[in-house]
Amino acid sequence: MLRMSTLFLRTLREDPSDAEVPSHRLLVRAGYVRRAAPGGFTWLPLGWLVYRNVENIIRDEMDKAGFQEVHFPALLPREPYEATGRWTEYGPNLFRLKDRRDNDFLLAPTHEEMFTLLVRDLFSSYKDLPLSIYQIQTKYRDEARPRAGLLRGREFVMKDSYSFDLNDDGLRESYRRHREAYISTFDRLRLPYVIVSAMSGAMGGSASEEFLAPLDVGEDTFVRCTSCGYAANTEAVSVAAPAPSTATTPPARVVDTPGTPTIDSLVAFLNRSEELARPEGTWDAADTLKNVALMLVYPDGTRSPLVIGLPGNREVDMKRLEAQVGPAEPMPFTEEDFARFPMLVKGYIGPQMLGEQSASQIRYLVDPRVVDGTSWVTGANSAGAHVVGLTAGRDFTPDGTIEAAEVLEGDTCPSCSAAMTIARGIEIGHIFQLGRKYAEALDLQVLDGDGKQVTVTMGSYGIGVSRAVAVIAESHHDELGLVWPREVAPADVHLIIAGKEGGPQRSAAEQIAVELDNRGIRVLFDDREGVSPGVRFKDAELIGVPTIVVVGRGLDDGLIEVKDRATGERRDVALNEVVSHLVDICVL
RNA sequence: CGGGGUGUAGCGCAGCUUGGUUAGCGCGCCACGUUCGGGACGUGGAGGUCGGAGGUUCGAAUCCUCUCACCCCGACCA
Repeated sequence: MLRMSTLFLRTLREDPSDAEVPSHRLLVRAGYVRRAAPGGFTWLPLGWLVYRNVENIIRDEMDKAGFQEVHFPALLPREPYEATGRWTEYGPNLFRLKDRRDNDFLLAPTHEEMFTLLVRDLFSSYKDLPLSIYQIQTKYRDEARPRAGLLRGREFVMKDSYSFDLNDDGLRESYRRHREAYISTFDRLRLPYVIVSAMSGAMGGSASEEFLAPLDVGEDTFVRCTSCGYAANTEAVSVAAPAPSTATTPPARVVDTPGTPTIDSLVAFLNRSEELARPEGTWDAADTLKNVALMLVYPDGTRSPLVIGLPGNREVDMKRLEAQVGPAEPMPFTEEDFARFPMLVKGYIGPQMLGEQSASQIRYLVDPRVVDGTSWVTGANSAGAHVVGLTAGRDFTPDGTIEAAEVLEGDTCPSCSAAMTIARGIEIGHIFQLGRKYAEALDLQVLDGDGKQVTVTMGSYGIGVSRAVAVIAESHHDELGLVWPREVAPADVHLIIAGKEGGPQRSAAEQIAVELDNRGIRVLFDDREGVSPGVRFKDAELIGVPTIVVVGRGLDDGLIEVKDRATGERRDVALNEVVSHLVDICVL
């Protein structure tokens, strides 16, 4: 039983000024967490109870699925991460530090290397596989900008699992089992989620899906098809490319277009020009081919220019681009870059002189919509001039295509051609088929039945544990406070005394509290003295325990009020029945 | 990384423009009394390196420089 008279808790009457998102605001105000460092939080008793409930549900589902728990240090040496290339590829988000002897260490963001090495140390036969092991561990990422409280910290707790299989079929099966375990975990946690196709990003590997909680505060954007169920992170969306056209287009010609360095100004110019008027209607931004110059910066510091051609009505989506060019980081072209590559005329870049085979040798990739036979208005590589009718395949040949154009609401679904919708979400789980990247780099092999060495294939599977607490809060609250699902709530019953001090309410409440406690019901008992009923009600609503029990004026008639925090529904229950009534409610 | 904003008691804020008693208010906290079903009331208290460092000045919360932290926006278009 938790007695509020002695509980280490202080609720705040006002919102903390630095908290923006509801989960952060309410978790601080209701006394669950306190900020302790940039991107780091202290769990107070109530918060830690919720955290442990969440952790235990995750652990329970992992164990049920037959995965085994281990525990690694968070502080790790550089060498294994050097061997897989992640020491450099992970970039500035990796927490690096040195010990007193000047040796490099890191605070692990994930543990692929260590799990791989551990299995290599202990196992060497196909008979040992398949194997799935996991840990629940504090992870570190040196986020440029921690924000939104627990949702994106620099220190957070993650459950990460790794599967080890002899072949691709085994990997698919391990992946499927993790996917099932994640579904039952998130269902039990009462977390809303959408499973979307994802990019594997810095982890490497092939197939990968994310579990996204669809919330506006999320920092991921995903699309969903309105008809076929296709869902994908925008980073992973592949554009439905039209079929190449073989129709003959008019020859390309250069026209003077003074003062048209932007797509808007160009389109306006085209529509003012009588000479360029089109029988089929007005010019649109989608008729233009926009060429965006970017500088790719590789982890080793080398830089190489890249020009991306895409329909003028779309912007380059930097997140999508990063997912394509990683580990290189794309940077916008600076004035110095333009000075260094004088053939790129800012505002008038055209594909005629681009491509690795061209004089400029600048790599030129286009959006998949720019297929052979499509005709464009685009830059003429000279200030104040554009080319009309420049046709892909005939007048220019890009080095390839790239998925970097922004995805727009209503874009066609790549699997069924219906329209797609866009929403925001926050990643609560991610499952990957890693393949052999880590096993190869760290030489994890086993003997197969024929006595041959075979490289093991791996999967990796993560759940943000501390983030899950925040996401549950984010999706389970109202204007009065938190509304915990019972599975993760810090208590089942919040028991309030609402009567005259020294009246019969206190002893009745005391008795109910003890009986509930004896029946195994988790009770948060507001036994504070000298606290007005209003404060007790407000605190109960803020703290968000699912069932609120009020011992108050009804006691004279032998009645106790039982209130559901989520629905607000209240009913009076006879004093001698209230305990068994509550047991019925609370035992799931 | 860039732009903007904010740092004054546990929380929310005023004071700063125009330097000058002992730095204020509300909430919370402590004591006593009253009150007791919706963040009660009275009286009396405790609590501050004014984010930090340096400077200007007879004198700095206030002016200047640097720095740290937090919040928001942008990460970008040709």
